[in-house]
Amino acid sequence: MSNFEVFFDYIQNLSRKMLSADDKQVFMAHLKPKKLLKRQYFLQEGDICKYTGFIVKGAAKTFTVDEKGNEHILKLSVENWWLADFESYYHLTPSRYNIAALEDMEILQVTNAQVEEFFAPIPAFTAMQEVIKQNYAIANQKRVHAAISYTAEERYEDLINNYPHFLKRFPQNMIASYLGISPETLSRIRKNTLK
Amino acid sequence: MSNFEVFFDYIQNLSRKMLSADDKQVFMAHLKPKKLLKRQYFLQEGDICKYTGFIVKGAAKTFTVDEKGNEHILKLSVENWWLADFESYYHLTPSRYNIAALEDMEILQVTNAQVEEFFAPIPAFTAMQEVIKQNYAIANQKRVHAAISYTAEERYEDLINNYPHFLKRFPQNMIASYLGISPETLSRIRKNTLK
DNA sequence: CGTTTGAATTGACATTTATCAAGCATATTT
DNA sequence: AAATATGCTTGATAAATGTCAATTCAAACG
Repeated sequence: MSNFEVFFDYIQNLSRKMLSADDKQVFMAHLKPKKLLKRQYFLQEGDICKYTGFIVKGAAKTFTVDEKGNEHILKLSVENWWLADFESYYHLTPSRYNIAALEDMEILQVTNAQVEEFFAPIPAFTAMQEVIKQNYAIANQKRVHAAISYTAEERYEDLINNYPHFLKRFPQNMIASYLGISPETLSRIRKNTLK
Repeated sequence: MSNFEVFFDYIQNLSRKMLSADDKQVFMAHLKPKKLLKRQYFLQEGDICKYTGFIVKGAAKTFTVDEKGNEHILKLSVENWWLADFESYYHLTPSRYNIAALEDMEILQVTNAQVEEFFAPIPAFTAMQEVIKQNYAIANQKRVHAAISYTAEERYEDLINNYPHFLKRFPQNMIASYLGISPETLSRIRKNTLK
């Protein structure tokens, strides 16, 4: 399956509106296939996120580095998600976050100006956009709830239930950062829950 | 200014599309003015959130109660926001949260079925909906970032900067719950930062 | 094939935050 | 006005989590 076929499938899964052959041409004309190497940056803190990229293959982290040099992973993104800092992308403000590839990646990249001009008129696309905004809002709401209500151990169990594939795919120290705890604490939690 | 005028102002602030006189009639026909007394529940954990309400006056909390009886406040909602659990409202699944009035409230209430049937065709309304989903997603993203990266004290300072009016309006123990810390810890943080 | 690098684990200890209990002030109810 | 509930503060202590350092292990690399 080609990159674009993956994308068309994705969009049809999230939206009831059908994509016409013309619509597909529009996407193929403006979505630019791009490769990112492991460790390559998609976005640097302070820059405006002018591009968004549909992830066909690979994974990335959205993160900050604090004054002590510690990394905090806000988001882990995998196939069939979008690579972007929504805040910067929609508000056109400098981003607080970095985005970097964790594996070699293939994405379909487009600028927000192109989206507005060429994709906005496509009903299936706007419907998809609404769904992803909605789902992202809900996912973050759940994560806020977990953060203010759960212990570190409960948040880890939550992750096991909701994103089990993350555990197989990403090293433990990244999972710890994503959960907002130190790698040592996560290691000890795992040791305890084995029993 | 009448309840509806407040609402029309709100919608025109968030959307470029103009509301016609007919549009306004549609809203007035289906948005039902309702009063909630302080402590009254708008939504109970386990119920499906079939209604949403535009807050004309008053404030509410969205919260859970854990097995120890501790309350965790996920969200504090005030004028010109919507009263609802988005997750339950959009997915039609039982809600994990309770929503209760913190003050006597006036809201404009509507069912999601009515929204779909009568409001969805109004461009200014759908544009507004996109904006609020987007803003809610971004606000929650920021809160997740704060939760995983900041200490309790830093989260409190963050709140002072971003929602100073919350501090005047809500008691300190609710603020603490919203920040995910105990009331005693917040009291001590305030004592220390006075210096 | 050996070397190097990064991740995970473990122990000792420090720090942050929670918990429990008491006292005080203030608001609310009757 | 008295009685009651509620919120805030403070101290003593406990529990959770972080930090630092050392070690092991395995993957990655030349």
